[in-house]
Amino acid sequence: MPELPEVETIVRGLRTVLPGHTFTSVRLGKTDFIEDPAALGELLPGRRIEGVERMGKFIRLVLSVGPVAKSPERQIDLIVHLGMTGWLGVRRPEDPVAPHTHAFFELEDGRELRYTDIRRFGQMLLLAADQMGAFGERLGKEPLEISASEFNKRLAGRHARIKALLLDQRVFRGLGNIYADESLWQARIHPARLAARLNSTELGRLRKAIRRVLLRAIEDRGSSISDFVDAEGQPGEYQQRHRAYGREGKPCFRCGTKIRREIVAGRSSFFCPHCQPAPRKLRSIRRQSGKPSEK
DNA sequence: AGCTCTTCCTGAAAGC
DNA sequence: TGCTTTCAGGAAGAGC
Repeated sequence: MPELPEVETIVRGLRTVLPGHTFTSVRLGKTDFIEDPAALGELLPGRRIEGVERMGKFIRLVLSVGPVAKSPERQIDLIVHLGMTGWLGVRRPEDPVAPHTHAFFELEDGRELRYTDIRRFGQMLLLAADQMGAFGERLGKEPLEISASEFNKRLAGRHARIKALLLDQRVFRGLGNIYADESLWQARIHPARLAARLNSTELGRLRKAIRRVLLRAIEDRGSSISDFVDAEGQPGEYQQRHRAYGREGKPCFRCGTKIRREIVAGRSSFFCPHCQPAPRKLRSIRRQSGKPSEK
């Protein structure tokens, strides 16, 4: 599932091949993940790709103004979210078309930008310049750019579980289930801890863990889970470094205790029950209800 | 405010 | 073996 490192990997790949090229036409398959499918064909042809940016898990293609048939003066960007199984990359027309490829954006040099998405949990939309501000404001800060004080401020007084807040794109943009779990393992914080109960040492550890995990994952070109491949079609390597995610029943790399999987914030959460002790309340609730503490 | 449940979708894995 | 059911999950919305 593409999270910040996977999206960054795709973006870096696209950045080497897209800028300077111009859309000539658009062909679409299924369109239920596209906000306004007709607008793509009307507004994209004739526009040049000026840049490729990442906003959290969103990919942003910054496009030129005119000369286009429709709305030449409007600056419009193409925004793509890869959802669970999305992929965006450039291919030649004669290259085999992967199943579930639903959008083809033809370029002036004959190549085409293709969007493939098995489950279609992705999103695609056009954003005019005057809508970008509002769009960005709905997202939290980039976790790689946030200062320690901003980080703490965003979590201070929040009585939600830290895992839920890490996944909430309005708090920080770009983290998903894998990197939330990896960061919490690294910081030795249980996913069900309430953010408001984390002390400043733990908050500091968490921010640094998130940075370390994301930077390392970007170096490794992401985690190849659910068939993730980069814009060139190459898998990432970071899944080999996972310390918590997907390791249920396997020994913790720090202490050897078996990694446990529980649902926290509605998501599968992997953690070490020894290194990441459960919050007190949770432990006592569990005792009262007579749930076995070990599987 | 925050939690849980549901919906979207497909393919892999588990169950029978 | 082969068919059927369950599950996974990013995000948003409903209801509590």
